Amino acid sequence: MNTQFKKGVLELIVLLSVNKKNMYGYELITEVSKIVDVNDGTIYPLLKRLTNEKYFDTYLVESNEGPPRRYYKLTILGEQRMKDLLSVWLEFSKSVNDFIKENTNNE
Amino acid sequence: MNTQFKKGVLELIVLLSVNKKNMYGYELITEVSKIVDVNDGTIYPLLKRLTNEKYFDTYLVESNEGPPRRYYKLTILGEQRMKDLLSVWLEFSKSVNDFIKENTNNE
DNA sequence: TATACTACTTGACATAACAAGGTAGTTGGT
DNA sequence: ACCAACTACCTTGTTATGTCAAGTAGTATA
Repeated sequence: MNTQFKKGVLELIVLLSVNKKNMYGYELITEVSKIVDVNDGTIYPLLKRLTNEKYFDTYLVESNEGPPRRYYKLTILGEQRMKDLLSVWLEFSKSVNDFIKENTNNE
Repeated sequence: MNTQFKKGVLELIVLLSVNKKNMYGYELITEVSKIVDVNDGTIYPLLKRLTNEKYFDTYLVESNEGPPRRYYKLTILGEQRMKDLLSVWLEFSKSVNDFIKENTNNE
């Protein structure tokens, strides 16, 4: 796994996950880990940043398995951010993959 | 264009380009710019790093349109690096794009 | 008591891209 | 002769994001 490739993409994955369903941090970490390796020390600061940037609202829910869970919910702004990031990613990865196709003689 | 998405990918694009054909810096910049926006202040340090890491050999060629051009040529090590990075990228972008498909109701 | 689940913070670190600046050779216009 | 534009190369400081390791703390269950 290449750390550099994740730059920016983790934000997109987190936004998409929370868009599908409100989630709490720990849940998100297991979710994101299915796609790419991540450290919890990466996700929590990211959630904080995204909340500061008004992409998330948060609320607490009591848990009977530990301390209360902080759920994240997309704001309108967050939805917009998600859509923007998504289209930029789609275009970017397509250009790169098209370039790869043109520049490799599939061996 | 999102700067973060480029992290690590520029290296792959540069390796693939030079693999196809030996190139000099300025040429590479126009080549890479066709796919993604780049700054020349990004490419030159990248070429230097890749040369230090033994992925490139270099040689100078006189030009009648300006100062001598420094050409870059892939080493065996560089070819290996290219293949490795390529397969990591392909796998990475596929996981992300699969995840996107599963998490968006194509609107 | 110990373990697992859950939530979060801090600080030192690595990496790569960007912006802005500099140097220098060649060509063509005035 | 001079200057602009284009070619070509390169460096420096700044910024963004992710990593790693360590620590705090609460609840439930075996």
